[in-house]
Amino acid sequence: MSDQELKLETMRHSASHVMAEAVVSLFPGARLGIGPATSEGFYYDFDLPHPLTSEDLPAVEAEMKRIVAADLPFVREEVDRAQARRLFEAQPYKLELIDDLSDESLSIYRQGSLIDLCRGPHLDSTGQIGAFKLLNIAGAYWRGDERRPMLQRIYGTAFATQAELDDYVKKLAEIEARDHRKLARQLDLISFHEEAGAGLAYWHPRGGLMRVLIEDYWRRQHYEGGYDIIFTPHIGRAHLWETSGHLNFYKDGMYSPMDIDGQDYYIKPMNCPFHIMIYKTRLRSYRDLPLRWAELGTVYRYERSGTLHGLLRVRGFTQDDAHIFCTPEQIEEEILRVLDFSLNMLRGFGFDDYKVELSVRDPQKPEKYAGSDAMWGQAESSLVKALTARNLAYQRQEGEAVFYGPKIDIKIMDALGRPWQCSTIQFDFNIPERFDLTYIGEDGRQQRPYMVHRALLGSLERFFGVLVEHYAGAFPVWLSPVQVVIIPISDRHLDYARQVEAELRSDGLRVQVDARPERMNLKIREAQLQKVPYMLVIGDKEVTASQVSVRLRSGEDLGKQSIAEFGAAVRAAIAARK
RNA sequence: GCCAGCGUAGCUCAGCGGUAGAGCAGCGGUUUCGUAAACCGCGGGUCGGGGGUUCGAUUCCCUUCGCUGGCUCCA
Repeated sequence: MSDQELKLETMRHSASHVMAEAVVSLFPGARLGIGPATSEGFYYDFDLPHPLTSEDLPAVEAEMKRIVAADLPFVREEVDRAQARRLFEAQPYKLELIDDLSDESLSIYRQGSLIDLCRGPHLDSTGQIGAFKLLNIAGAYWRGDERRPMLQRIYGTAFATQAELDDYVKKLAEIEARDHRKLARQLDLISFHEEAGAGLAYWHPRGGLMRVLIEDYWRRQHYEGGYDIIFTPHIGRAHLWETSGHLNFYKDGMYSPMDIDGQDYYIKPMNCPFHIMIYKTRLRSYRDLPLRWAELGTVYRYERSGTLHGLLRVRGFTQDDAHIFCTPEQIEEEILRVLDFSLNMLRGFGFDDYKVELSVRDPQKPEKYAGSDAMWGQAESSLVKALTARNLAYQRQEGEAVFYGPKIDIKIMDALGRPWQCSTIQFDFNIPERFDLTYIGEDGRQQRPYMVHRALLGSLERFFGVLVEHYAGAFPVWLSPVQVVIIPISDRHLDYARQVEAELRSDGLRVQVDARPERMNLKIREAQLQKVPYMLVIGDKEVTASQVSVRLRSGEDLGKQSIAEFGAAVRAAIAARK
């Protein structure tokens, strides 16, 4: 952490203490949870007799301003456990924290009327807190545990200067303006329906067209990348899910079974067991491997109602799934290949900035994991080698691997610098074992293949939501549902407009003529709001010159061009995936 | 699932005990117009669903569904 970051974090942490003092003075009897700084600001958790609403925030903020203006010093003291227990005797959550700390001497901070158990550091005094603002309130379980009491959390943020705070507030407004839930409605892409069920997305014609474009690109890339594309059913017998283990370790994510001829069938939450079925249709030789099988597989998972969020968290979604079956000797090359393939795919959609995480097992608890030490060792080293070979910075996360294998997660960074988890490349040491997958090796004996599970876009729904937010709805030309809107100034320009339309259509462009008896200004405005990349204004001058006037959605006026010239420019932009 | 808030016309929102309103959109006209909203008129809502309190509920209470912000979890 840089000095500057530490300073900011310290200030935010101090601000959270000031907020605690303000809340305690406004709501006597408040019990304090914890109040740390976060990457964006700070929060404090309270157990209050009174349920907080956003209407309480101005009063808290005003009280905080008073405390800041009073410039109260933050005073650090060291106390022993007994003293600490006495000081916080009315604060059960603090007592629990004290009991969990092993140190004999504990630090406390005082400022004004507040005493808090806290490691620090803090500012010298409340007056050093810069510009701050309370943002929202939310429920939060004590220590993140849903079996513990639900506390009330107030989120806020603070910056050294008012200008920085203003920028941050502006950024929040920008995030809101890009919200895919709002844009998906405005651009007529996607809807959800209360009467039809929560967390289930409906793709409208324009959204559907974009999805087709995404899928077509995806399929082409996969065939070029050495994958085969398969299709599997949506439901499978209980027996399958018992074998795969899903009925043991993933039951909470699965929907109740349906009865078909006296047998339980489950709708699939994952595609892997189905791909396995295909693998097992014949004896596989080492000569057949690697097999790379991809599927746009639609799965359904139970997600708790409170976690649903537009397209980013739904109950039914299509994964761009694939399973790679290979020999241990092939694994390094396969990992490198899938890593390159992923990054290339993401770049195709305009994502050039990534955050990579390598999740490995907890070395202390080898018994928690499926697969042998040797397999984990080889898997991990092949992942590391691939990352190193491509010079990718990554964060190693000890103990974050799933029980069945280590993995690489790639988070794409959007235009606002927010990370989104989409791609994941996971080893699976569990399923091949459970389904007794084999191939005949060079030695003529049965061997166990390695299996790698990977999704690049993650789910089409989430990826689409991320695309909307990344581009704020102004998609690259190749993805824009309507690429060109032709705007005749008056009815007498319609014939020529139709001619331009036909010509551009024959070039494969998605073109529409706005033939309504409306004014040009209105048509421009609406095309602009629909984020159409090109607007062609056609009046007397254009008809006479056999040209078109090109306006971009940026507002830029490119002036007059010939139809051929314009068509070529658009085709070039499409080819460059701009 | 849990805590808090919110569900009023297609959208954005006002009204909050006496039976519903605006702007935009839609529809019908008039206007044929040079780079982000022409003008006039009309229709449109069992005020999310169910139950209760009340002479009377969009307004108060309960319940249910959905949404929002979080917690938890993940593609």
